[in-house]
Amino acid sequence: MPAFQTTPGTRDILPPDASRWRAFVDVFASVVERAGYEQIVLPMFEDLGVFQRLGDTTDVVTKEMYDFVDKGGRHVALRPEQTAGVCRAFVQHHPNVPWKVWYSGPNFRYEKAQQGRYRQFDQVGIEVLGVDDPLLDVEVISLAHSFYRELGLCDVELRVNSLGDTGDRARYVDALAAYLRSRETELSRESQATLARNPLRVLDSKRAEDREVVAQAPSISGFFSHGAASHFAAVQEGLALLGIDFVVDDRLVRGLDYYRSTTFEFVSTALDAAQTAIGGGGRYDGLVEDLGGDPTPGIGFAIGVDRTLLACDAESTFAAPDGTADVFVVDTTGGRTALLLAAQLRGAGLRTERAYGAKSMKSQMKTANRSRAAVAVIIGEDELARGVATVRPMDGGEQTHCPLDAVVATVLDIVSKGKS
RNA sequence: GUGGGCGUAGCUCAGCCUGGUUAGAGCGUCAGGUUGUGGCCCUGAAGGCCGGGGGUUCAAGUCCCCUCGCUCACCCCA
Repeated sequence: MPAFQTTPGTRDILPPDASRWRAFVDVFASVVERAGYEQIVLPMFEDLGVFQRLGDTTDVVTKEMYDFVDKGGRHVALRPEQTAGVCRAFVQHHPNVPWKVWYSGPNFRYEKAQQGRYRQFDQVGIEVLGVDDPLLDVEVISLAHSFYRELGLCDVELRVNSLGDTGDRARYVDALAAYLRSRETELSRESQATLARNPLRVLDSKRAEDREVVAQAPSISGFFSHGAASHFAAVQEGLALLGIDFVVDDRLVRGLDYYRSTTFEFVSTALDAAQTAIGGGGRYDGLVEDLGGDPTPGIGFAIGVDRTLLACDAESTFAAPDGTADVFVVDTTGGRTALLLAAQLRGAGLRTERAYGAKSMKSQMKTANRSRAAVAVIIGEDELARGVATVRPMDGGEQTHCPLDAVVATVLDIVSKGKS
């Protein structure tokens, strides 16, 4: 047992997973940048108040915040998500609208870890501020959809719902609370407690005892104003236009209190775990105002990197990029020639590995084999004396000698043939 | 925060129920079998205060208690 290990809920992303991680973000960036989204990098901690605007009945705020007082007496918190930060930045810098940004990076929530849930977890996401058009909702959803497809995921279900406008939501919450209270004794104890602080969350309950009561609960759709109803209808039509399959789930309420109007969630049906929601988002038309800005509509989504990668594992797609070397330089004469040749090969763009220390020819060849290099360049006493190198294709082809200054060209030739 | 399962070599695990000489296997690593050549094969080596602490006992990896950690689930969410 080492003296130190990772703190609970955190972990090291080791090779080769870390390069897969980076590739994941690269794919995401390419999908959203094609749609005109620009990268934004926000602080990982902010004034606690920024995140309290997420709602004082959300667990993320009330019990999962990683907050502390810094040396200057400021009460700050590690960000639990990035939407609030984006809105704060929008208010602070008043960019032109529409403001279309994407981000990636870690978020922090103080909760007990389990599969697909960590105290430090990464998300990629986009946000758009300043546009109320329901067809933007469709575009936002379609970008997440495209991203999943680009990763090779098939078993992803899209669930959409609308929470109506602010007034609709309030009226619905009242009606729902009244209904749930009328059947309170039938609910699980946990749900009874949830009812007292946030009736909407009861709809999320996974407990069997609650299922029937929840199933018979009134639907938000009965409370939509004309505007909210037509917005939601337009979103559904737009999704159909793009040929994106979805199901309307009027029990989909989502965890952050700021959501209004369109909400959606992507669920992996390939995942056999408690955490199957791999991405989600929606409209938050009141959030900018809550943060002190002018009333500004907003919409976005966040995708969990760990969970989505878990889904990729379950569907055997998006494997870690392999670290195969192009060429391996073996040198049993001290290593200076290998050092020089490796630098030249790398300068020519070849992925070049070599052995370190005075190892035997056999040992170095073993290492070369393990690196899966296509070619080995061998410098032994004979080569050193004659000023040449032996170039050996590792697939069993004939090995040849060539002058040291022709090694790069010779290797390039073999590698390019192997790749074509 | 609550509950279940699990902590033995770098990794995956056996041994624990029914305490008893130097704690094992596979994989991986390193070296050798070829005094200059990888894969397959063979041989050998290194590597463990059996998570930590306390207790019971002549004797604890094994039984008991505590603790820390991991893990799965609840809550909640990505």
